[in-house]
Amino acid sequence: MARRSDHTRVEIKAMAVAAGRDLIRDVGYSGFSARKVATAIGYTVGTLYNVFENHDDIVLHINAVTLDDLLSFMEKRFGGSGGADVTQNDHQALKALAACYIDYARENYNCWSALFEHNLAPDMPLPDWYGEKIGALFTLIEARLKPVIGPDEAELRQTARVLWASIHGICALTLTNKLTLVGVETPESLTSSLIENYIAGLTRRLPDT
Amino acid sequence: MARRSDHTRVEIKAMAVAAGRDLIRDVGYSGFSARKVATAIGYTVGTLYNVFENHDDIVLHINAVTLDDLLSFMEKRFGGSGGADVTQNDHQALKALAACYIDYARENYNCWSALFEHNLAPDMPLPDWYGEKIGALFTLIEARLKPVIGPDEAELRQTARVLWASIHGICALTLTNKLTLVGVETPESLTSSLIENYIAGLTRRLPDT
DNA sequence: AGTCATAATTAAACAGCGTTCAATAAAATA
DNA sequence: TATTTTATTGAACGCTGTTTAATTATGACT
Repeated sequence: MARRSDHTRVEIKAMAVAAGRDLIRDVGYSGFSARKVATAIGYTVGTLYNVFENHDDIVLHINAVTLDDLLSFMEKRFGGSGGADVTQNDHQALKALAACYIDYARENYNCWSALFEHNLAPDMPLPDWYGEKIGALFTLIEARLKPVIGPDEAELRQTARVLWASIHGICALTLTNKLTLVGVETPESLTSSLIENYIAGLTRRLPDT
Repeated sequence: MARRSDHTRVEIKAMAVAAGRDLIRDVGYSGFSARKVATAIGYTVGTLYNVFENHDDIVLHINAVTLDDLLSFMEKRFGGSGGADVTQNDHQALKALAACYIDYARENYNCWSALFEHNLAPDMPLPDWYGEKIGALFTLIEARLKPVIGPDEAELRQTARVLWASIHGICALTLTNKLTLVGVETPESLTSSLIENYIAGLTRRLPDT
């Protein structure tokens, strides 16, 4: 039955990644399996292992597409030099950025959470091409942070990472119900408090704008 | 071979939880299985399913012990009214609290990360007794936060959650290499920046102490 | 066109997983 | 002692990731 030229290697890879992402979107990461992906694209699991290294490799490529999707989701709102709403002040702009991330996580919960449910073995470092996709997201954050805290590269780097990891922590623990929240607390209100005060602390020696 | 009175139900539960935690500590959550736990305590998997509801139930009870362990780890350093070092100022006290959490995560990486690698189905809420263990941790944070931001209950609640989720986010993304860090950035330096500035923002209308 | 090497694809196998269940053996009750 | 109750087991089911020998289609070479 071998149909060697039905699809090229890269076509199969692309089909598998697309089908795998659909699968995760529908049934979550825990319901994901290589066999289901293979069936979905009309091949068997052996073909998948001919094209991908292993299970981790498949998930990594699927998650990479999610990272791309997240980046374009955020660029759609914040891509221009001004951003979503140039009339708003710095705090509001950053809050909107956080809200955007939270929106994406909610609207694409299964794909977003697969980003973090999947972990390589601690000694296996993330491949460079994957790290670069994360870096691209941070570049967006840093661009938005620059008007607030100035052009210092090292400070931009660090601030973007502190802020974003914090926003992510709030988002992750909130959406997985691990923060024992009451009604009034939402990820948006918590990130608002974070940004309001963290940025105030950062700019405390500057005059209010 | 049934040995009905070798151990009581609760004894088996305790043995399974202890053995399961050892197992996770040694091989990580991904290497954990009910069969291995059963073998470790000299029973078969069927007995485990007689005593626990299902796989989630077992892991939840193991993670609960980890939460207890984490709480006592932090109480050992911060249990008293004063805390680790009463001579230090507020910022340093909170930084020490964050560093304590990071220490625990590093020293008990597999058990700590099982806390977050395991997730119930999104519609299944965490059991109350589990939420209460998380709540006990927040009570500790709130007690440490009270001298810094005052006694307002709602503000304490919210601030503790913002701060802790943020610290956790930094810790989690750092230890899983998802922050594309360079050498100078450590979870400690990132949480320092977070606390320094977030608390400065919170207390910006109060005189410096 | 016919042969041959190459590479794609498959089916089957392996060991392990969570989960269930009938059969068994031991304890508790009568 | 006879009977009921219950703890425990082993085997089964369908699933998983992964590997491998066998098959088959293709491209190249004569």
